[in-house]
Amino acid sequence: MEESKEYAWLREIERKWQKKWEEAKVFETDPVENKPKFFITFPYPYVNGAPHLGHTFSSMRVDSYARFKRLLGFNVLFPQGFHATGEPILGVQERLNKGDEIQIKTMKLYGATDEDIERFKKDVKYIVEFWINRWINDLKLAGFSIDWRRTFVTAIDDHYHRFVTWQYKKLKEKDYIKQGRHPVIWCPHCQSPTGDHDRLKGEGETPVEFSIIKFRFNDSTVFPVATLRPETIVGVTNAWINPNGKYVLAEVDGEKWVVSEDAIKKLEDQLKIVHVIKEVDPKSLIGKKVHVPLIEKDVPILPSEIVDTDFGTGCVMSVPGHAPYDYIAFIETKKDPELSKYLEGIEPISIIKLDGYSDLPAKDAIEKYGIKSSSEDEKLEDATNEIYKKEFHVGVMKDNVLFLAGLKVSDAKEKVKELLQEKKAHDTMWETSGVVICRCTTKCHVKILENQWFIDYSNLEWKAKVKKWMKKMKFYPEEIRKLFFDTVDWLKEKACTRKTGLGTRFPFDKEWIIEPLSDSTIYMSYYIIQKYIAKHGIKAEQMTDEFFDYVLLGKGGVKEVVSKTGLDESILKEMRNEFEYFYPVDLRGSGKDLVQHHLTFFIYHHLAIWDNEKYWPRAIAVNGFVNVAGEKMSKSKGNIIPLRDLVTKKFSADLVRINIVTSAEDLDDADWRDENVNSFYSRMLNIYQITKKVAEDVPKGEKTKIDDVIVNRLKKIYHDWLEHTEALRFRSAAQRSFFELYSTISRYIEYKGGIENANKETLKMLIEYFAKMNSPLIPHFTEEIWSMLGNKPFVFSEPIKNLGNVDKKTMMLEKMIDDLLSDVRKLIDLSRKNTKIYLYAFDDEDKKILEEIQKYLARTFGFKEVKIYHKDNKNAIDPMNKRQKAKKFKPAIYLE
RNA sequence: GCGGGGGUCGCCUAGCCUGGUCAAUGGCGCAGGGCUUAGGACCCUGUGGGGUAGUCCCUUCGUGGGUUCAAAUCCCACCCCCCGCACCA
Repeated sequence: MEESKEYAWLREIERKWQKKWEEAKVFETDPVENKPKFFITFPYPYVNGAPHLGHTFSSMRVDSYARFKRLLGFNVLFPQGFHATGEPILGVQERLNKGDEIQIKTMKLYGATDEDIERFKKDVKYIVEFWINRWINDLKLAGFSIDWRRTFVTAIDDHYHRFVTWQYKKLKEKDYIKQGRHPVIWCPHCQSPTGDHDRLKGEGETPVEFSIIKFRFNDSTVFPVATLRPETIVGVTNAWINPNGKYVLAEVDGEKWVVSEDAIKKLEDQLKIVHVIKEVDPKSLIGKKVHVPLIEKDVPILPSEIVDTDFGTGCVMSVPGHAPYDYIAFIETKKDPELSKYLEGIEPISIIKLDGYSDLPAKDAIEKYGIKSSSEDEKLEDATNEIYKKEFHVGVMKDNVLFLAGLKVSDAKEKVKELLQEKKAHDTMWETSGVVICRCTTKCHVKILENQWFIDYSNLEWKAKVKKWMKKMKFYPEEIRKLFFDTVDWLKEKACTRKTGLGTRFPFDKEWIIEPLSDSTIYMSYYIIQKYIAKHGIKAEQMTDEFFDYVLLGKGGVKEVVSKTGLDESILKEMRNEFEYFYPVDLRGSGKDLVQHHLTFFIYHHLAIWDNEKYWPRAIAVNGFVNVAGEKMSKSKGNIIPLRDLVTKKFSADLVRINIVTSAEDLDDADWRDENVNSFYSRMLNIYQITKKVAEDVPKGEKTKIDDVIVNRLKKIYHDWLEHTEALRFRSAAQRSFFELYSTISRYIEYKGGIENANKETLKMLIEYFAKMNSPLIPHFTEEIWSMLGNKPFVFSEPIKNLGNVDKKTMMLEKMIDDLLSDVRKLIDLSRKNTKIYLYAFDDEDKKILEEIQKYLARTFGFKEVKIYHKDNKNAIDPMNKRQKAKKFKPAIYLE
């Protein structure tokens, strides 16, 4: 990336202030008695790369808010840890070892050298440490106000393992940990669940439970048909098998089943006991009859290519009236000279009434989509989808089946399952909702994991408690609150362990590792502890359960903990006090993608571990994603920009901060555009110049009424800024504190007729407020101008002063000037006269302020003469008799 | 399918909850003008159409209806876009 000379001076300023902050340790926050605290956090990032624009938006919002709270006088704690739990780091290593070009390129983009990459291949810890160092460095360069004494990493740290272990023991005590079965999408080659990110194909596909209906041969051997639509059993005309597939006879849970060979391993993975007895030639099944339960009739088995042996059992029931696939296969069979005999006298059966369709919706769909053959897979899929959805939602069972007559299809489905179960003719099987291919190119199927461990988020008491608390919490923006409630509503048991990846061993079953989302719910409390681990070299072994009980819960006597851990009593007490001081978390901010899991778990777990609401989270702020020039960020588009390059080469920290943070608010996605940087930069440059002049004592003017008007405007800006920033609406806030204040300063100087005629005190005040209000977004630059004006560092050291209320009357004076200017402009345009202007003021007050902008008017519009009269002045020049039209705040105008 | 968020004057965006002060905020872009010093990045003006010595009229806020003296804002229907749906950071 090219280094820009233009912004070099800003970068210099930034390095300077970063150094001063660090030397003064201003962001190292400890308890201060009687000073209100604010504990703010950003979810720790996963460290398999360096920070880029995507991370930047959320985290800079959090940093800006931390700085804002400091400005209001809070003792702000903003710590930052890092996350290494889970699979991706191992995945990176594996790909590097395989020589994956894209992975190598990504690592290099972020600044890893060939040497580093060689070490990555061998040393996981090095990968983690390398990227953590990089993160810390980059965040410092971007001006983050973080207390770095408290940083830590998960998964590879024994201290943290202890913490997680303790937490899980607590959860288990409270009965929030359960064990059970769970279907997952499984790669038979990798022997592990295949998550969305590990898929070559099939992102978003999930396990779906199918019904198996047990049709039977004479000898009661089962012909198990798999279906999502058991209710259509009443419209069965025949069954299908694939004549070219491999089928077997097998013993399944003690019964004899005929199924496709492909189905065997799935059934096994779904906890069925399966023994294959022998192969079965599918052709030998053709024409054989099977008995259909419930409707108690025999139907023939027929061959068709529509059957996929690798889907379900490879045995399908045929409902030509309501399933497009079946309909087309049915027609083809009827036309087949060899096979048609089996369907003699058999026609599609109409069983569901569907408005807007004939008796046979499947037939309608076939015609609508112009399907000519059973090989037109894509069209058949669409047709099936259409019919399935419509029938499910609005279809009603017809009267020809007594036990279902009049039922909605969705109800009939449940009813049929029940009835089949009574007859022991029902079973279930899981399939993927669509084809899923693992990264290793193996096709995946559904496996039911046994002895899986869960966090029981479905626990009703827990849910109710969470919801009750969420009513009291603050959410930014408010709209997101609903999503949190919905999330709690649909949360079920969540699998909290995995067999692979980095992480903490599950304390009750060491074969399992606690998965990443589950080890990250209450770690904000760990920031308190980490400071002491770093400072006093506390060993992992000393961090016993009693230790955590005491420090975090205030349980147990300190003497007892001293004897168990060997730690100093004073240190323990200090930790406990510090926890008491800083907890709860006052604000947690992140992207909206985390709402449905992490942020909700964060609430759940705090309520589970701490009994007192005193320690429960107070507020959550959520924001959108980041686009670059209107496009989604992605590796393939090559628009992932490392933060460091933007900050140290292309622009500067402040420019990046203000440009990204103000680019969107609420739930909107941010859009990074290079060209917008300039609208900030040009104004900063000018403020800098003005500040220099003020520092050099250039302004010599008196304070006049205009000064009041301008300061009154500042008050308005201040109040708006405060309100918007408080709610993390940085865009709206900056519109006031940055753009509007800038133009106010600009206007002030214009009215005064140049900077030397401005009043120094007013100008200084305007710039100081500019510095304070914008310091959350552009901390370095504002620090610079703040100190240029002779103020002591730092800009946030002294709380910002409330400016008092806006004066309505003064406001009207301002409006009067604005209106006057626009009226004059209009009149000049219309009359084409701009030699002389005569203004007739309503009263002395109006007259006075008009006199103040007299020169400004002459300069701006090029008048040779500007006369201002009181409206009652009988000697006034007034050829058009305008002066009687003057109103309060609305002088009359005459042009020549 | 379930759930959430949206569609505003070239682009991005404010307004909508609490109807009128809304031809509708700010930025970007574009056009015109200014500058003996805040100086190449600044300032001002314009940016739906029309009219007039100033606060006027017409047509606009996804589409189609409705409520109302009055709707970008409230109600109904429809169309379209984005996001999440879990063992994954």
